[in-house]
Amino acid sequence: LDLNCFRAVIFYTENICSERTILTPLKGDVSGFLARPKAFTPERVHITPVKQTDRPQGDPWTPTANLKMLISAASPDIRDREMKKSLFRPIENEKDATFDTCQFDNIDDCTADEFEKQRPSRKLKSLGLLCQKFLALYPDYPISTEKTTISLDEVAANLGVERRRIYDIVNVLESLLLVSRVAKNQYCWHGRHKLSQTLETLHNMGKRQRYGEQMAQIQEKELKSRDPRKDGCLSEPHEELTDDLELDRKDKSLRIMSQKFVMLFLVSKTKIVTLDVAAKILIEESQDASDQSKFKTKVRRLYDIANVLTSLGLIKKIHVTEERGRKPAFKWIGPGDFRSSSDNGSAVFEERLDTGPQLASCGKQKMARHSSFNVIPTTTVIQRRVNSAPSSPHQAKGRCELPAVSALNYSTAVPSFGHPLPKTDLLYSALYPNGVMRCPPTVSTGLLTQPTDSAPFSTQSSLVYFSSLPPSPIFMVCGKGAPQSAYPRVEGPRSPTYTEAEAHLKSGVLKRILIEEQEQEKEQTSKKQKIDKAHPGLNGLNFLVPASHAGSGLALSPSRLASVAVPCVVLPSTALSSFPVIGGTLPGNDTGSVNLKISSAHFLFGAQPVVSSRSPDRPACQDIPAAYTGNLQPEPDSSCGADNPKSPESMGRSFVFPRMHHEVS
DNA sequence: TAATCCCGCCACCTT
DNA sequence: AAGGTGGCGGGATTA
Repeated sequence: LDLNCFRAVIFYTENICSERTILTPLKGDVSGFLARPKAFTPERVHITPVKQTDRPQGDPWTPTANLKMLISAASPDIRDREMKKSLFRPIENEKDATFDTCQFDNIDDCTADEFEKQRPSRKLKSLGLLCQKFLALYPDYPISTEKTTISLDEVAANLGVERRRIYDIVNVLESLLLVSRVAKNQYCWHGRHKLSQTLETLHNMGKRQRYGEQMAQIQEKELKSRDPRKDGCLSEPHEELTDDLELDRKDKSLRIMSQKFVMLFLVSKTKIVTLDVAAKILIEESQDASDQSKFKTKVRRLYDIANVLTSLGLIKKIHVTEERGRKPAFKWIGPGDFRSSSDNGSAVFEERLDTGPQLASCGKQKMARHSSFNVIPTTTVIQRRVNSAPSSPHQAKGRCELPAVSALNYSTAVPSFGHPLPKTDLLYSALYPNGVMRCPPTVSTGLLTQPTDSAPFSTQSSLVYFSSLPPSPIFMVCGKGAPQSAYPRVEGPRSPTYTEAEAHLKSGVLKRILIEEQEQEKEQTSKKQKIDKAHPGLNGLNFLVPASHAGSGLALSPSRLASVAVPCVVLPSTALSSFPVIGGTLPGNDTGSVNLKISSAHFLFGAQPVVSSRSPDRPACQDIPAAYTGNLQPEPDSSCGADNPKSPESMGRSFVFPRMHHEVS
């Protein structure tokens, strides 16, 4: 926080001092932090020789010089936005800075001519180093309310590289949910808050794929037939897998490759993976093996990925000695001893505190949740899509490209806050049939936010609030009153996102998972029906709206809400008076309030603990001392239902909530 | 010579 | 059509 403040001050200072700096945004301009514009103008022998145009002359090289450039390059609104977020900051990677400085000092000592041939070391331009610089721009554990947007253009200019290179980095980071794409040219930085859960999920997925066995087989084969690349890349031992996976060419994506690569490490006993083994496995999955060039290409990509992972401190380069000599390999040095998983996939979460202070105690709840965690999410998204009726344009088509990525959105809840879930209250049983938390993530993902963007945060919060507050009241329950609504899901808008996710799902890794998920889905539906019968008062209860972190994750827009026909709102209970209900600022509304237009809303809110000793199977409505239950609309039930989408104008009342930030109401 | 991987072309996708 | 993405592999650099 302090650092951010500091940065903000710097930014401000620079901003007010740079009125003269009127620069044109230059594509590929390399006057980044590392360059010294003054000394090397057009020739700039250092840095990637991208096609660049002129660089403004005479700007003294200061740590913030390029900040000025970026500021002026940015459009006003971007500028404002970024100002708030303190995105622009100089690279602070000491090691790199030193390194680079040395380089440039050397340059200083030479004439430009001399140095012209002497191109900068390749290392200076390596993806790994670039990635380090990239990572240095953002905090590992950002404050969740502080949503940092990454502009690819800006960061590329910042780092003095072509955007193409940034894609390489971002794609891998995205595969681990460190970032997510929110819009064209725009990513959102999440940091490592969820890295552990992400890895855990990947671990489980890797187990499902039997990557461990595959690796063993390949290694075994290598021992027998000296040439690892020759003997059937279409190995027969994996038939069940291939059958199961319905291999699709989509596997080529760097993101998916990255995830799979990580899986290999996680399931490996030695935590060591050689590139050729990895490449082999990945090729096998795409069924186009036995092709030397394919192999080569695969390995190349793996190098790219490995570089990023190395920069992340997740793996390191090592060498393994085999009969045939030394062989390069990578060893996992990141968090995650996720072993102890049982066969059914429910793993004991053995995570330590190495993923951040929030991840204190997770305990059994997490286990309970975990078993489905790596199974459900993807399908949840898909299912929702299938079920969803609303179809308003989904503004930001945040791509939820990776099944795993979608899945991982679920990972945030408990661990980040470390409070066990109440197992026995009504909502628990309602929302988490089978003891599995499923609803909130879906809700926030599909309803209030962009799927891949803020979902993790909002998801997080809903669960947290629900489970952690000692006298944990139901602070916000929204319902549709529509019996047909997906339970306990909210009807999200159809979005290309889901289509993509679905496509990816079907395309390979998660097919089996999908099937399992669907089965669970049915199971849940029937459970839901039972609950609905027993508790008509809660019929139609769809979701729990996240209350905390609202400022960070929720992007509530009236039109969006309207488009999905959000029918109700739940007010905070007294006990929660100091917590935000729904925070965040509406686009274009910076007044500090959130407007929710409500129509025909079933709602319910309470001020008493909802945790009871009931079993989830016997949910008790009376355990929720709702302060009020009813319908916001004058004509009760007149327009409840998913089939009753309303325009914002026709929506009923408008509630204005005081803006509340993270902790302050 | 093998290992690495920069670099940017270019096809495909989005806007 | 223009711009955004990212697969891909030639060939240069390093080990």
